Amino acid sequence: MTGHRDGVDDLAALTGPRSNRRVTMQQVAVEAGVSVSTVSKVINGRYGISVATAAHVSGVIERLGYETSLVARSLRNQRTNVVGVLVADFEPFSTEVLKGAADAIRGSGFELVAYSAGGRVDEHVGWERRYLSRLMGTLVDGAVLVTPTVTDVDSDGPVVAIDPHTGSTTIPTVTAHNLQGAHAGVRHLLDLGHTRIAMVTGRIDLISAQLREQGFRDALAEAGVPVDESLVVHGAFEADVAREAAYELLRRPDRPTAIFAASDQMALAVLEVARELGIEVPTDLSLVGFDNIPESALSEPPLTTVEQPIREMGRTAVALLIELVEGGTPSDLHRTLGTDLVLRRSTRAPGGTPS
Amino acid sequence: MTGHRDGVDDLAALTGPRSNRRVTMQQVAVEAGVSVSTVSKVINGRYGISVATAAHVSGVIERLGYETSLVARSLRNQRTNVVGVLVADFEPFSTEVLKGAADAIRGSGFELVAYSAGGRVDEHVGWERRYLSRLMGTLVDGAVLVTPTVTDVDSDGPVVAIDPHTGSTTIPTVTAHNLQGAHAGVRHLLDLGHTRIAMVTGRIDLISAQLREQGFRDALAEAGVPVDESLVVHGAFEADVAREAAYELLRRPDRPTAIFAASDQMALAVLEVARELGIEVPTDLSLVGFDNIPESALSEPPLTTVEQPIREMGRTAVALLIELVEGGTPSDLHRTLGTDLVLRRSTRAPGGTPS
DNA sequence: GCCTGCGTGTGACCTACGTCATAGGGACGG
DNA sequence: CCGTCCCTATGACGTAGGTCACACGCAGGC
Repeated sequence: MTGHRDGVDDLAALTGPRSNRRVTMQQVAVEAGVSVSTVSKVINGRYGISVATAAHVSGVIERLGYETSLVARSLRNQRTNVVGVLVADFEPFSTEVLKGAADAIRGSGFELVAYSAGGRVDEHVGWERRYLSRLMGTLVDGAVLVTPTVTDVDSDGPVVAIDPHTGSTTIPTVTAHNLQGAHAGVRHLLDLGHTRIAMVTGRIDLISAQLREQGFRDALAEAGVPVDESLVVHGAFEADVAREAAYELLRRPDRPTAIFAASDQMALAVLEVARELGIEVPTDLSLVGFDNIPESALSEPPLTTVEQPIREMGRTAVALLIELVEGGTPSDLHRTLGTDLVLRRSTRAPGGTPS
Repeated sequence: MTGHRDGVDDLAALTGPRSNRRVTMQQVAVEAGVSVSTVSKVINGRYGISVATAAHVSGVIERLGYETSLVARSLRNQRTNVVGVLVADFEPFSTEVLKGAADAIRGSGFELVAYSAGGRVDEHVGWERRYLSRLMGTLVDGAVLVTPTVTDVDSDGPVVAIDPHTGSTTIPTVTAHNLQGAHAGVRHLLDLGHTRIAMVTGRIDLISAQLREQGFRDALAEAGVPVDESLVVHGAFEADVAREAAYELLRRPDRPTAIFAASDQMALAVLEVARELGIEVPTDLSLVGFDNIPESALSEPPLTTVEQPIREMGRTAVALLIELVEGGTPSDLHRTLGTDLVLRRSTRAPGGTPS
């Protein structure tokens, strides 16, 4: 006598006009002749359901092709089980991060979504903030930031920044070991016998750029080579600026025999300029970049560069983020990953063609 | 009686201990001294609110930093106002599509999220289906598919496929004009004076590959040049296979003076093989690709190729999708975008070095 | 031997999550 | 006394999970 009185009405309503609607838990319950709560418990594997009922309900779920509504679940749980990666734009770096993030998300019980600011970052400085406050706690449980300019973010939820170039260290971060990487790259040039080594630096306000420059200076100091300040030029992490810098360096009568660029993008710009000026790489000029973006393997000659484990950084960031979302208190909130020197064909001992 | 339904407690709970929770409409209402419905109406600009109250409520919203919960709204509206782009992996092609999609989403009132299958497409053929049924109607209102193998998708919601290589034409699509593009590429070679033109074709089961081959044949026919079937070889859209094909073509005594490859990736493979065999491009062999992927600008020599407006395709797909989500009935469900011949340095009139 | 009392296992009932639309009510002016 | 504005009350969207009712088995009292 208990439950089934009004079942007929319900059924009518459910199978009624709006037939192509999404299957709901309600419908499963009716079809299986149990209550909604029971279905819920079966789905979530809660205690208190007999094996028989569980099997039966599962069967109906399967048959009806029911999928739980993530929206409703989110509303109920205050948890979406989705984490976001926020990128300034889909360029090679962030793309690689995304791949790593996709690796890490698998089997974690979370979904991954990517948001892009669409390259219009400069228009509004606080774009990350606005994005975050809209998304966080409503569409995602946490976010990984892959943006050139991380201003402080006091968000509603966990946030992890990748290669957060600015100094704000209040939020968890994942970075490559910029200092050590630059050191290794310059050390390689020193080992080849170069002493007149120039550097094209990145954006001075970014910590990563500062560290790469520091690595350059450290390596020279260690080798007892004094730094010629006129050989340290500003490249701003931008191809155009780097081109200017390259012209300046390479047109000097006493031009350097080697150049270390703080990013591959800038190194490739230098390479172009060298070609324009008829300077052969590596015969007349050795060149080392930083990042190991895909393009650097395809240039002529292929670029020797310091590899950032970008994909691994993506993985690490997502892993860290999930830990935070789940309420864990990770021991290290700032993770630094090692770099690798990738030797290709843009470097050689100096003195190939005495100019 | 169960004792939990007294409003006083509720109010206390709201202003109570859990203070760092997300601001809700309820709280705004209390703070502004109005009802929840009023707040809702103000937010959605509904009729029936005096200017004064509207302003007041807006002020409170601003002050409290309230953001509407997209989750709750979605549950209520059966609409998430989010569209997804489903990619097999984040490679150059899909990345470019994503950029276009990001362009198109701006100002549309929708959010864009990207999902990646993480490159593990081959493991399960039906992955798109499963993804779609999970997402559609629960996280997104519609999806753009950027996948090599679109099997039929009978999804719960609108779906647009980009460059759907297979023949299933039941779902809306956005493609480049493969026929015309290939025609232009081959025509370019004919104009230069080539007559022994070979082609490396793509995967024969894919419509795009078929059309590119057809364009090749049409161009030759139009010029009155008979097709030497032994010069049409299978490349499968894969570098390895294309290499084999290139060897076969280029080791013949009567090798062609020009090759048209159905993709840049394959063209670059041909280029490598030519270099290995000591055949100079473009002096001894002209080469035309298809796609204009970033790498093709960096090869030595840079590749002349037929450019697909990938970004534009992304834009178009999202625009079409949104139209569908909003219930519109677009006139053309299949949109074809023009291609552009990008002239670089891999082509030249034949007869450079008489072999 | 029957009934009562208790424990345990099972599933139903009920409410809340935050938003929004519909219907309903009160005040004020004409 | 009626109409026009403004605003409020109510309840659904689909899910989750706490609380509660009920059935059944068993043991011991009468």
